[in-house]
Order: sequence, then structure tokens, then C-alpha cells
Amino acid sequence: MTDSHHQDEWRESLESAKDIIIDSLAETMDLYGVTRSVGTLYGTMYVEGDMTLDEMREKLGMSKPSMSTGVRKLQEFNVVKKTHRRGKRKQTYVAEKDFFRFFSNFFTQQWEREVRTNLSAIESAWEQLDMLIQSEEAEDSIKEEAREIQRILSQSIKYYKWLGRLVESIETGELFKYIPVEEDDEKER
Amino acid sequence: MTDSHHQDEWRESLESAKDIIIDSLAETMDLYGVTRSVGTLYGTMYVEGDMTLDEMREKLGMSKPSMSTGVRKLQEFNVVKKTHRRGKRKQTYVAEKDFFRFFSNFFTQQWEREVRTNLSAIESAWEQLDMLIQSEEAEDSIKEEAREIQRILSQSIKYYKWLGRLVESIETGELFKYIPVEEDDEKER
DNA sequence: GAGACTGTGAAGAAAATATTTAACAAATTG
DNA sequence: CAATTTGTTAAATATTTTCTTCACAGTCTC
Repeated sequence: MTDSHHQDEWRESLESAKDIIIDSLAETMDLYGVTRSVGTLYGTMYVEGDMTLDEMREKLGMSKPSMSTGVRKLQEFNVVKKTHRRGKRKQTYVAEKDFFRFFSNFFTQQWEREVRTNLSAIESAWEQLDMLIQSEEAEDSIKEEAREIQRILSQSIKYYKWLGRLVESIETGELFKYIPVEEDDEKER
Repeated sequence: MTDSHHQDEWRESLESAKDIIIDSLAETMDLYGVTRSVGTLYGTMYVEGDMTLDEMREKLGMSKPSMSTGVRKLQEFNVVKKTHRRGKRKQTYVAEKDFFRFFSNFFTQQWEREVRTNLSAIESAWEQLDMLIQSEEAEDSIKEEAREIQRILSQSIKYYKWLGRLVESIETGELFKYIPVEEDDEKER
């Protein structure tokens, strides 16, 4: 229809549109403590669909072990999964494209860990403070400081329990009843 | 009452209880892309109350510029604020001890930025894809890929709008009506 | 089972980040 | 207004993290 030079330009334009998306995804994933290049990898899989390690390597111009570890990290965050192309030997990987699920997977995991870690730390600190408070020997000023810390901690416990319930409400989908997802709607403004 | 050696041991025990809390806070802040030592700084302010830069420096055994930049970062995250001790010349800083406010400040800011960044990226990518789709010359296969990306993007837009509403509901306190904070209660199990 | 291919671990190189020291600018005190 | 103190910037250094090259183990193919 038209000469191939023009088609290259259109192709170029398509790729640059993809890059805009990829970069902005990478930037925001950066905020979550995901390294920039791993974020770029996710973004690439997001716009390109499922990929093999070699396809990633070629697309990003990086080494294969990098891709391997990058994909692993994304799997740990539950935002990338293994798939397979039928008949093919190479392993393929697919990015979670549904950001609602991305949100759920990512923060659920993050927050569950936070709750677990901090509640157990609070528990052992609390015991130690109790021992101190109940001892005969310790000075009153020390005891008072111990009690003050317990007061702060008891506030925090309330928070972690709340965070646990938030996680639950995400997992059960309850949160999405309270804050509903707008429906797909042609006449949406 | 008892000799000072014993008191040192109790003091030691109190400090170690604090350290348990500090470390676990630092570890979880690490998950949010906050560097470990900045997390430790936050944790220290959390258990120690308001501090001057010199007190931080002494407590953590680090340089003053480190404290200065650390505090700045925490202020950017809205989890530390300036205060003053009356009559005193030195500036003091205080950590947000209420984790509900911590949660609100931190994620509100993070997510608002995410929504802004990505929606504007999607907008410009979308326009570019539109140009491509409406052009006479571009090959059908390219147009089809452009349309496919638009389909994915339109799903994402729904997500970002939802995330924006989640932020709102945190800011207005609505979320805490849906998922209530347990009341302070002596006979709580 | 030999040969080819895929994915990952280890070690070292390169790059990015954090931290300190030194210098300075602003503010406060006497 | 000189002297002191506080907080920050800039440059140098140290440390950590990331990335690559190389090597190898497991799998599939013929």
C-alpha cells in the first residue's frame, strides 16, 4: 500500500507510545521499592503480553540472568506468573494486567508481612517491659518509661489489627463493595 | 535502693525492648522503599519522642548531615514534623506516632502521585495511538496492536480512578467507617 | 545416550547509593 | 558586631546493589 519507510515510522510511533506507558509504570513501581529496571521489565510484559526470557533479553538489551532474577522478583510480588505456549519448549511468563488484582496481590502480601512482623516484635518487647515493670528493684523512672512505651505500643496494636482487617476485606472483595469499581460504560463522561 | 550496677542492667533491658521495636519498624519501612537507616531513625524517634539532630546523631552514632537528610526524607513522606522546645534554640523533630495517620499520610501521597503520573502517561500514549489508528497509511496489523493496547489501557484507567476514590475515602475518613477501628476496651481479648 | 538448549548460580566488574568530612551560610547571643 | 552555634551543601569516600560473564545442571530431541 505505502512504502516500508512509512510503516517503520508508524511502528516507531507505536513503540514510543508503549514506552510512555512502560516508563510511567516503572516510575511508580519504583515508589514501592521495586528497582527501576525490574519495573521496566514489568511494564514491557504489560504492553507486550507473554514473553520468554530471551524475548525480554532482546527487548531490554540486558543479560539473561538479569531477566531471570527480575522475573523471579516479580513472581515473589505475585504480579507475574509462569505460562506456556503450547508445543513450545521455552518457558513463558505473563504479567498481571488487571491492576485490581495487582493491587490486591501486592499490598495484601506486603501488609500481611508487616502485621506479622510487627505484632510479634511488639509481643516480645511487651513481655520484656512487663518483667521490668513488675520487678522490685528497678527504679521508678525506668518503670515509668517502660509503661509509657507500652501505652504507645497498645495504640499500635490497634492499628495492626485494623490493617489485618483491611487485608481481609481486600481478599474477600468486601472493600470493592464499599468503594465500587465504576462500570464499563459507553456514555461515561 | 539497689546498687547502680543493677539499674544499668534494667536500663539495658529497657533499651533492648526499644531496639526490638525499632528494628521491626525499620524492617517494614524497608518494604516501602525507605532505606533501612532512615527506617531506624524513624523507629528511634518513635520510641524516644521528639529529638534534635544532635540527639539523633548521638543515639545512632552517625553523622549530622545523615540525620539532616534522613529527617528530610521522612518529612517528605509526611511522617515526621518539626516542633520546638520552648526557650530552646535547637530545632526538634517529632515522629508521627499514630499509625493510622502514618498510613493515611504515606499511602495517600504515594497513591495520589501514582494516579497523577500514570493517568497523564496514559493520556498522551492514548492520543498517539489515536493518531495512528485514524491514519490512512498505517498497516492494519499495527493499527490492531494499537487498538489492543488501548483496550488494556482503558481497563487501567478504571483502576486509577478507583485508586483515586480510595485515597479520597481515606482522606475523608470514610474508609474507617467501613472498616472500623476497634475501640479501646479493657476487657478486650 | 549424545548433542543441543534453557534457566540459574557464582564471581567479579560496574554502577548507584549512602555516609562522612570539610566548608559554608544563616541565625543568635553577649 | 564579633563569636558561637545550627543546619545544610558539596566533594570525597565507602558501601551496597545491580548487572554481566562464565560455568554448570537439568531437560528435551533425535
